[in-house]
Amino acid sequence: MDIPIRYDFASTEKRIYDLWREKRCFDSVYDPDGKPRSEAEADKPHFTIAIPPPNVTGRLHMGHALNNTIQDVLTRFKRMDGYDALWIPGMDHAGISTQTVVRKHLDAEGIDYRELGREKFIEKVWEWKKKYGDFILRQLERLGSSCDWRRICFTMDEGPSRGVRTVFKALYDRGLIYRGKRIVNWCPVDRTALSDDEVNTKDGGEAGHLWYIRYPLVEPASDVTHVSVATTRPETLFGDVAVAVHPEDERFRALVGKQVRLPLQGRLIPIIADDYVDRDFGTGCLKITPAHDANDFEVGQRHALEPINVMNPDATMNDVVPERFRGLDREKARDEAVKALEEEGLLEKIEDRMVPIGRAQRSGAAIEYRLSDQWFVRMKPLAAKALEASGYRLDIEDKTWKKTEASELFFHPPRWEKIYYAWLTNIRDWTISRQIWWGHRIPAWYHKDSGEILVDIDTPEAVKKDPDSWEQDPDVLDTWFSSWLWPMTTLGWPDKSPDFERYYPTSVLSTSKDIIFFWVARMNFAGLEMADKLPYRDVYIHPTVLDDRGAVMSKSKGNGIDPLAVIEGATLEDLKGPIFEARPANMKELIARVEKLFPNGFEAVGADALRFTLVHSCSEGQELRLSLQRFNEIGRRFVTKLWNASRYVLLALDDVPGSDAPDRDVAEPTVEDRWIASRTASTVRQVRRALESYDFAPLGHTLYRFIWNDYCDWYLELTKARMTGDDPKAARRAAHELGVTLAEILRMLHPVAPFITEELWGKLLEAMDGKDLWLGRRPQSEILMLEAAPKGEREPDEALEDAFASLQRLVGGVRTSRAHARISEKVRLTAAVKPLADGFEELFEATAPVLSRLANLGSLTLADKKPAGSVGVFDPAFELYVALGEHVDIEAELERIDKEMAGMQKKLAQVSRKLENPKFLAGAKPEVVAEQKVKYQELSEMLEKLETMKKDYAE
RNA sequence: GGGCGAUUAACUCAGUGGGAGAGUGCUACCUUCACACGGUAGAAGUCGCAGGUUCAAAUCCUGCAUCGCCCA
Repeated sequence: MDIPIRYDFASTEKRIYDLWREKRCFDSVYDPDGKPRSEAEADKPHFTIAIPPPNVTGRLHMGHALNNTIQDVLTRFKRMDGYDALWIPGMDHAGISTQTVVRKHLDAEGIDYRELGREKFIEKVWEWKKKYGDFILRQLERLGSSCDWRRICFTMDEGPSRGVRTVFKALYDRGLIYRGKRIVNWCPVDRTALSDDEVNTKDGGEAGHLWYIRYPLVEPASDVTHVSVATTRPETLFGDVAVAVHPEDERFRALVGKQVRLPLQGRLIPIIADDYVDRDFGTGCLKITPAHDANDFEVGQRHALEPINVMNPDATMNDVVPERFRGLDREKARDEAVKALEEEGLLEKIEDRMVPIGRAQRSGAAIEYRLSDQWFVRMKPLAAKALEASGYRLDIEDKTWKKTEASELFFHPPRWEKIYYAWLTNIRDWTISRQIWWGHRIPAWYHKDSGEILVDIDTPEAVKKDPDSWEQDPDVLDTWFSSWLWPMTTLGWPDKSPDFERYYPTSVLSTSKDIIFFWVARMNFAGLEMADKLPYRDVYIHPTVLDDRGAVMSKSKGNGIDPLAVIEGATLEDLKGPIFEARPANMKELIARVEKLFPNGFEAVGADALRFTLVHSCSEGQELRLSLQRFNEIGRRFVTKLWNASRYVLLALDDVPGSDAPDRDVAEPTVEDRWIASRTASTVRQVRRALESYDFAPLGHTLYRFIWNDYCDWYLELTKARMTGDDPKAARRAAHELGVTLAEILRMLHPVAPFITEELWGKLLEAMDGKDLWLGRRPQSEILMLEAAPKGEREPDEALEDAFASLQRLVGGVRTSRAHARISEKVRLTAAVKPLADGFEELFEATAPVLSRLANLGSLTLADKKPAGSVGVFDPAFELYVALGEHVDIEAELERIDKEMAGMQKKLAQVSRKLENPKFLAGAKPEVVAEQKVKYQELSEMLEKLETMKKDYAE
């Protein structure tokens, strides 16, 4: 067998991915026309995942790598486990984000996108989409994603676009979509409305001020000449329509109904009473600015006060304000207004204060509240359906939702359901119109004269007949208005497609906690409303990827790790790139760190190492800390170990007598053969359990331990004697067991590390076939990806595993004694064993030769008592005597024994305390009491033996 | 203000009621024939703090502290 000493993942991964593609391994059983590729497979249950579509804004980051690895692990496992597995790939047009990125790009070229015009601009965005979409596809392929590429989908494709219009029309007809003049969150940078979920407020607020402003009474009384209003936003006073006080506030009761003169502008406004006012805030008098504050808007409506908008869409002051302030940015206008108030003696005082400031998630700009015509989705009825699907029922008496029945939806980990529930029960209507160009145009047409509104899936006949009188809404829909249909539109909905009939609802959604509201909840709404079914049963929420210091990885911090840098390697310059781009405050420090840690850049580790590291680190917590080193420490080491061990097995198989040998029989399995078979069976069960419960870190740990510790450290070593010995039957038995165990390893590991396992699979089949070593256990498939997963139907032999552990301790005992005496591993020693545990002698006799080899012993025999000149190792199952002769350092040995005895005495004391406690004997489970008694026995015996040995030395 | 999570060895993290674990790092020895991206052995922890429940608490409950995230 020709097998390189180093695994060349770069070329292997490419070749293997092409092989899979060529053999159509990614395709689901049913093609999009609804025909199964074979009758034999037609009855397979389906397992379907719709990929959370990455934004075409940019390339995939480590969070995507994690999420897609998880989806691929699940998909590959289910495919191997007999399911018709379908993982649908796709991308999201990401309205505002993409428009912003492209706009900035044009800005840099000196092109004003508004001058370019809508159509030309959209063309530019499509160019961008092509470029980055292709980049993302390449990244997904490099990860090893087993997506069904025939079904690749983009949210702006014709099908999904028709889906968007279909839902819009349906919800409009059902009264669940309406248009209205409301206060919305307004991003002055992108000049569009935003939904509440796209606005973030920093915990504790941001540093600001509270200005106290005097509003003079039109008819001053002798004791009262003005009211004082406290505000964080003095520049909006031009839009004030009233001053409000609390109706029960004695201080101001007499003033209600009177008028004040609006500072800087002179307009007269009334003092009104409204219980929205918080008496303890500021002065207890509140300026009411309905066009610039959502709460004020409601107050204004209650008092029939017409809102006055004082700003342009870019948050500069409009012509409503006095000339001095017109055209000023709101920040400048604020400074100017404060200055002017001061000049007029109307500014009472200024207090420093932390102010809650909403910021647009995308642009980071402080949100303005703007009164405008927008489209909304009425969310309460939709949320009610989702709550019901989760087993909640509305309690008529106290009007709260209570969980009374089993849910049809399962979050993993389950705690996320609470977050989901909290959002559903505090839901507000969803602003879906966006004043941008990139996205799905709202399918509503307005009559220019009558104002009549027509909503339809396609251009209405009336509009076609008389196009000059009609105008389509210029706005587009929120990106999530198409994403919420994703599990449906990817399967061909709104058509009654074969895909939709077969694969909807999908099986699992794997996503990040950040979009439980944005996306998960809304997909549930759309699924229930339009298809009467939740779009999936399980929702897996993966941890958030953080850098090694615990900060969220982000472009603006320059602390992200590029998955491709891990897979394909990166130069020092590559690694510095993102930091220079971000220019964070601690840039120098970060650069110095990278230079110190990676003076020669980062050496590529390949996709399998990336994937294995991610899975191995993906525990149930909310966070997953990563550093470049982690990929070396975990993934790269593991992949290399697997390669080397497999390489050894494959090369060793070459030397085994084949089926054409004169004596082609096979010896019976030995103790160690039965042991590794049992360990394999245990591992298969643990692996399946971990996958079924979305416990990815335990999955990684189980595989790591089994492959590294059981298979490589012990089993390979244990079989070497037979493999190099002169008994062909024994060699063929060992070779068989090595091969079938490796095959099981490859099957179990394949979903996590698909490339290297596929590569080794081909070589293993060749080697085992060549020597006719499968003995009836030959795999079914030449391609590992299509092989059946281990089912876990074989029972582990726990008694054997326990007994075998005592043999491992025996070998360890020799090695430790040797190390204590500072005797080189090359020196062959003599040892003897006195069996204690039941069945140990038998086990020992069967394995003594292989154990001798592991411990490098010239002789390992049975003995009744400790021979002179030997050190004793005491174990519940045996006594071991290692002959060390003059090598024993008696002083050191006595010291060591004392230390060991001290530890044992401490434990013995703990056990005694329990056994002497009548409450323990009465209260604890019988098996626990028995266990403690055994422990007591063992400890006291070993202490006695150590004491005796000490005396021996003393003599 | 409400909620969620974290706090265990130098670092990163497992461990949900009965003898404190892994990987990395560290120390010593070893280029023996799959692997120095390795092997063998070893040192290393009042399990954040304070109460409580229990025969028994890293594990369950309460409070506090620190850090992170979400919602208002």
